[in-house]
Amino acid sequence: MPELPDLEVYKTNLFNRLTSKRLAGLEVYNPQKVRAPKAAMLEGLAGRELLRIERVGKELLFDFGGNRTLAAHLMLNGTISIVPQEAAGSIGFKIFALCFERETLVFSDMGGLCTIRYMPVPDKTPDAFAASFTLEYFLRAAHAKPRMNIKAFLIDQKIVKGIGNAYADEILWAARVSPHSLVGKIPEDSLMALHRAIGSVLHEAVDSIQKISPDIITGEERSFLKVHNKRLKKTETGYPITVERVASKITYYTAEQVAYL
Amino acid sequence: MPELPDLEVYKTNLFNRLTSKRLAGLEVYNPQKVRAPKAAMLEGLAGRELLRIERVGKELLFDFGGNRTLAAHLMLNGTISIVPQEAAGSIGFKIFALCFERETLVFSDMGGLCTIRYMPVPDKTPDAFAASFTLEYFLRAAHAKPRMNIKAFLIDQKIVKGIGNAYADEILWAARVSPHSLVGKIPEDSLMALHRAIGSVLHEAVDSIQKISPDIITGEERSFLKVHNKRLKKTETGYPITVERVASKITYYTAEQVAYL
DNA sequence: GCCCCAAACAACGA
DNA sequence: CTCGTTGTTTGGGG
Repeated sequence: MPELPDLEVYKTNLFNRLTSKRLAGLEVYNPQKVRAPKAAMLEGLAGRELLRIERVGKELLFDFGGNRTLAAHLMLNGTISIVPQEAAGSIGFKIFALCFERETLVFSDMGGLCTIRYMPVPDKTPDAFAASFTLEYFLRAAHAKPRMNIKAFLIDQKIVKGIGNAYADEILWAARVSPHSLVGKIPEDSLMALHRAIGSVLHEAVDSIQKISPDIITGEERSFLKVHNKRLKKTETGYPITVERVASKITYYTAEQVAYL
Repeated sequence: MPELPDLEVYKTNLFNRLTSKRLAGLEVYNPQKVRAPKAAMLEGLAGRELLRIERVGKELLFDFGGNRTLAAHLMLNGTISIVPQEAAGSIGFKIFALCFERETLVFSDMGGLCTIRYMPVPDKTPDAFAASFTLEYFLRAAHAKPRMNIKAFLIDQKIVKGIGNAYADEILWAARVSPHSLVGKIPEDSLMALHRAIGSVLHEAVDSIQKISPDIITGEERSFLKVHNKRLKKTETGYPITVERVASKITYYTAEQVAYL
């Protein structure tokens, strides 16, 4: 559910609450979803302090130094909680917990899809906020996939990491490109507009979330979205919003967006 | 172009004209399409007599004994000719020739798609005329591909060998199954009707071709087809014939055929 | 709404 | 109208 901007805000909020805390222990509730043996993690992490939290795509990376990193992906419904030791029991559908001296960071998920990895191997596909996600990269990637649907392209985590279904719609609307468009048919200036929109839409979303839900560490804040928003009937520019499956995803768009086919 | 029934008739006609002839030599005109070194073929085949001709799927197999077999696939436009030695030069777009003492068997193809293989490795998928193509096999194969389009299924040479675009339409019409149907939605009795139609349509086609074009060794005889026939406006049962792309193939069918979707 | 895999499907060239 | 290969899409399960 959360996409890049939500996770970006979680990241700083979690770090503010957990910075420099030392790890006392950890719990694996769903070994299927935690892709590492508990013993190895304990061995590597116990007694170490949390140095940084990073976000890469839709994962949060908890860095304990010296390549000891835990990666958490919330998938559709994953939830993060910080609770006092004793309260951890009251949380249902737990997947994994990191027990710091005073508080416990719990990952839970009714759907049971949330995953935890230990010492994930980084890969080279750029995050939408990474310096390496340049216009040149984006144009080259587009050139390589001429007949891919543009929405599928934006959401493809092997092309850019971090964009999900909701923000893809926001970006397409901001660039006035129809979600039905084929990548290879989109003129260069619209591709440039899309690349710009990826940056601006996501950064503005981070600002909005910080303003509206300054302490958020789980769930999503989408009240401010301009098209992918079921409470809206029209965009701010007065166009009625169409809701329809495109590229097998629920998609919100308007007639303002030009289809390149 | 030719499908199983045409090839079945070529087989006996070619054999009647070439039986027991001894191979004097061979010519490779298009090495790209003849997937074996000329030297190896000459070495293996020269001086040997043609023992049998078989058909497997859409290939003709020329058997010279002791595993020395040549397989010819005509693809879309391949042509077979038997000409006197001296006349071979007058044939255009030649791919390959087998030179017997008195006459030469020439494979040619304007499109350049026709292929020749030497000592082909047999595989286990049954020919439509093979004893192993049982009802049980057919039902099991259907069960394994529940969401495949039925026309794509019938044409798939990894399921049954020998059925092409035209006869698929004839078979579907004979069984009164719409080409739009999904394999998994077709009731068992219609699957049985299809299996029966495969046998009856193809065997009757062999008879028709033998009657209409008794000496045929190349090209196709399709004047008798009951639906996949552009000279017809209606089937013999009086239904207008629709022509439309289905499963990305030109398809002839009527409203008599029920769609299981 | 997510990601992975497998199967189906479409496009192209030979 | 044929076959293979490659890339893209779709559907199911976790």
